[in-house]
Amino acid sequence: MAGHVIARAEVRREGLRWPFPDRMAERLTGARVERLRRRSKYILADLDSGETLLIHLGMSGRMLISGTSLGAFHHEHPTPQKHDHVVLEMDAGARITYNDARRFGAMDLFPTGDDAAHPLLAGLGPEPLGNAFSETSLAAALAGKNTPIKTALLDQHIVAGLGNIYVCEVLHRAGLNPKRKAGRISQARAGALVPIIRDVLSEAIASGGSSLRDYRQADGELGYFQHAFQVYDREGAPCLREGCGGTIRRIVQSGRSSFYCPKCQR
DNA sequence: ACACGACCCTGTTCGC
DNA sequence: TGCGAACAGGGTCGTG
Repeated sequence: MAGHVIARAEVRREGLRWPFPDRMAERLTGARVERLRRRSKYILADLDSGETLLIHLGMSGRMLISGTSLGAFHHEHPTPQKHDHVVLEMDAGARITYNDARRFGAMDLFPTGDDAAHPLLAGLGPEPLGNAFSETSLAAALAGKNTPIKTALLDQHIVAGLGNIYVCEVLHRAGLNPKRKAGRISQARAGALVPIIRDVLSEAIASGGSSLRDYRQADGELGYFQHAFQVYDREGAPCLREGCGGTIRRIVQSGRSSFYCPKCQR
């Protein structure tokens, strides 16, 4: 997309989680994508029209690229699928298809440069791979919190971009019980989370993400970080920590599954 | 200010 | 085989 013009935008329903902005297709048509960015789990495309396109994939959303030399769809487009909601035809022939069965995703347009004023972006915590995320900043954000550390790390206002899988993996690597109150973790242990979070995310990115069911990268390739899971989706299986011998448990916290080893995570 | 549950929606898997 | 319940990668909103 970067550097290319959206030759045609097809918007096939009124919205996803929320209604699309007024005249979205018209506002996208003819615009050149000057830069593609990411903030937390939001994809941001700065357009030469003075607007920024914000995209969130929710749980089941995906954007597939076709009509380029990338992946399996060499020089051709796949047949349209159910739940293809937005299609962007780029000037060089690529097609970007946004598909989202559950429609928990979102798209919006807002004036470029006003990131901090957008309700979905304001108040987000630091990027875990950026300089603003540090041992002192995380320890400060967790201090005094009465919520479980699992819930705190999923909260995008504390650190931006961790999802359920990666929080489970991080807490196992850190030897922290997901039920432990965030405010009752020592400075040292809170600080130790920082390099672990960076490592888990970096490793997952290098592996192309986690393909649990049907997740694919934009070129259609499967991720393979799921083969590196230590706890996620391993209920009843042995803990893989050297010499631990515990059994992975599944509990529900804030409506989400937490997988952990009760023996080595305290 | 904070913490919790309900809710948004569709598809897949699991137990009976 | 059929059917309902449970569950899924996320996040907001209202309530207490």
